[in-house]
Amino acid sequence: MTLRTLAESLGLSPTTVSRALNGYGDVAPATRARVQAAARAQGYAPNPRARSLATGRAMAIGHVIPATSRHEIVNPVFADFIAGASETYAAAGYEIVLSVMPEGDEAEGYRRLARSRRIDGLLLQAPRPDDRRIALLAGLGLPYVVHGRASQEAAPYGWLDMDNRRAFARATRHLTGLGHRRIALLNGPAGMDFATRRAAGHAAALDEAGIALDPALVRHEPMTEFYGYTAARALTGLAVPPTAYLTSSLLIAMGVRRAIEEAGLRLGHDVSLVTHDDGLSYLPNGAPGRPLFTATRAPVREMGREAAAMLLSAIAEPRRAPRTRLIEAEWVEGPSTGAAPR
Amino acid sequence: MTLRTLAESLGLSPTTVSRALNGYGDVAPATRARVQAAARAQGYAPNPRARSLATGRAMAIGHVIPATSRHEIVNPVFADFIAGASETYAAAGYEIVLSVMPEGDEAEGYRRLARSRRIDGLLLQAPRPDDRRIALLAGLGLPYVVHGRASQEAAPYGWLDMDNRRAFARATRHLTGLGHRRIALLNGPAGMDFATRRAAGHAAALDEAGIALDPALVRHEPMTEFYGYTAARALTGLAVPPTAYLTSSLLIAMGVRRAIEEAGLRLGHDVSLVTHDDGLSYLPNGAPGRPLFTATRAPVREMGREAAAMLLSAIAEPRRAPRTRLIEAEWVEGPSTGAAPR
DNA sequence: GCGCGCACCCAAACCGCTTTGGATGACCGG
DNA sequence: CCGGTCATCCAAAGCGGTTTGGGTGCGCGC
Repeated sequence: MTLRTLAESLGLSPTTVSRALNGYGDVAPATRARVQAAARAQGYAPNPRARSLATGRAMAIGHVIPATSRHEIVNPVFADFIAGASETYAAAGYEIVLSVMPEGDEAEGYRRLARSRRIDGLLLQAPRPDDRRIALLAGLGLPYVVHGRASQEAAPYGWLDMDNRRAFARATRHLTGLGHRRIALLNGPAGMDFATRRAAGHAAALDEAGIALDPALVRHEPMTEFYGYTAARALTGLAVPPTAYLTSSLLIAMGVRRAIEEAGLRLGHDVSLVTHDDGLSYLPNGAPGRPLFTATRAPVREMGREAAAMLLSAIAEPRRAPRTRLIEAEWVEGPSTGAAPR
Repeated sequence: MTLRTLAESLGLSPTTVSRALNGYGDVAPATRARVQAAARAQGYAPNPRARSLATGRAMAIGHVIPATSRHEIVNPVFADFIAGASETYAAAGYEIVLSVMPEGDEAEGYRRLARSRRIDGLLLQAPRPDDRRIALLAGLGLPYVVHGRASQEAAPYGWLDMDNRRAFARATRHLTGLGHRRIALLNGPAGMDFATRRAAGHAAALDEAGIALDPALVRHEPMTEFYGYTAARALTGLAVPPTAYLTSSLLIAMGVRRAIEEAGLRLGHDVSLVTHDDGLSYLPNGAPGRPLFTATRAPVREMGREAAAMLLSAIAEPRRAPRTRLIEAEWVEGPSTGAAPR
């Protein structure tokens, strides 16, 4: 079933059928109706490959899975972010193409991706502070939006990020306000931009409160429950253990809670905990209206929707200055925080 | 940079350049070398849209994200499965196209997907026992492989699944062997095929041991930590509480452990727990060699690799009978199980 | 009655690649 | 010297759409 066969069955030219289907004005209403009816009846759908060869638009967005070596951790945020983004794409008729970027020659990989014309735009995730992909992409002429930021990148580029620094400063301030002075930070991997910003927010708020930062209380690691558990266990054993914890993910927080309770301490009384919550669908912070942890919250899925919309508009207006969007984290008061013990 | 311009710059015809680049035999070795060098030097990459229009192969595989209404849970297994699959695809030069399937007219959605010729094959996930998508796809002429099975589908189709029934029977048998007679099953959503099979395995092993199944001890819900916690808490409050738990995911298990410990009981002594572990990269069962829970384990990422390979071979040999592959879960002995208290 | 504008429709070129079916010479055996 | 074989190369016809640049016929104003 091609445009040509459809046209023949109607006694029309392919041109007219194409124009009828694509909403051009120079087709008689009656003809258009007839064409649409026939298309539906015969189950005609234009071949997107042919169409995009002709139009030059691929109607697809690339999402890059960063070079996952065989045993590396897949970003758990990925699924919900994509689910959100795809809502936006689907509404606009775009598909998602996932590209796995091989480890070594990233630059060449992105260059190939851009040349291939398989996609109209690119969404980058999990940037590092000195991420070189951004400068690279800027020169490639392929619209893109970054989920997160690369702090050391000076040139303007489009991004959507949560205000990590402010969220963690606020969380820290909340804890110092409750009288806590030894506040541990169990952060994500050191190389990630978001982790850097969270650490900065934490440090700034401590400084504000006149508290010296104890490097022994700050950890950077991939965010698993086990990490939270082992770190909290080790910290609990210190001569002067922390009275409060700040964690970069719910999984870490769950591990901390386990260690705390195992040590016979009560969360929210003996020890306080504030976590960041990405709002992942399969990892809720308790139940709606009944949170388990006091948390800063910025739903990743919604950010996916937003980032996708930004990208689509960047594709529609290529010469606009790149937009940026800073999301404020929501504050969720839960039962895991309380006045510092004395 | 098109094939034509490259050919002109070399004083050759597009035909010859194409054949040189694609490894045909009727090109002089010297010519081929010259063409390859020029292609590299000028950064030529064939336009995949044009290529696939000409060849009829899209060099892309479709993965369908099941109709996520706005707040539904995104399958957490998704990310690791795709990461595994994409390793296989990338090695064979295939891309992944994600399609979000709208809720209502699934049939029409799959039909459109097949007609669109945007993909060469389809990978289906999370089937239900009576999943109608399979019969639908069988008639569509698009190669596909199912991750999981649809128990009520009689016609042959390609699938790769873990032996859910056997794994849960084994886990249950392990517990009855330890003297447990009240074994709760905290399963995934009732509508899922895997959950049905797990429940069947559990029931069969109980029957074997001459234990009557108590329906009050079996729950089906989306697999979150909170579900594990609330369910275990409720069960612990029963007049005759269960002495052992079987859970369908690590998140549920973590919730159960919390409830257990909160009740002042010790896991592995007062109460036993066996969980299934999908081997998700960001949700490890403890550390390597140091598991937290006794578990049945079947790494989803590896299954993604396998399923992708099966699909590629189904695409390569369309008239072969569909292959199936049943994965045996590994048994991991952890500290969460022990003899039943008496 | 004529020229013009308008509403419709279409032929043909094109997007960038693959593939079929030769064409062209060089070389070789008889 | 000639037909046949072999190694190379290429023109042209698709693949299935979109788009440019006209046609054609009709109604209308003057």
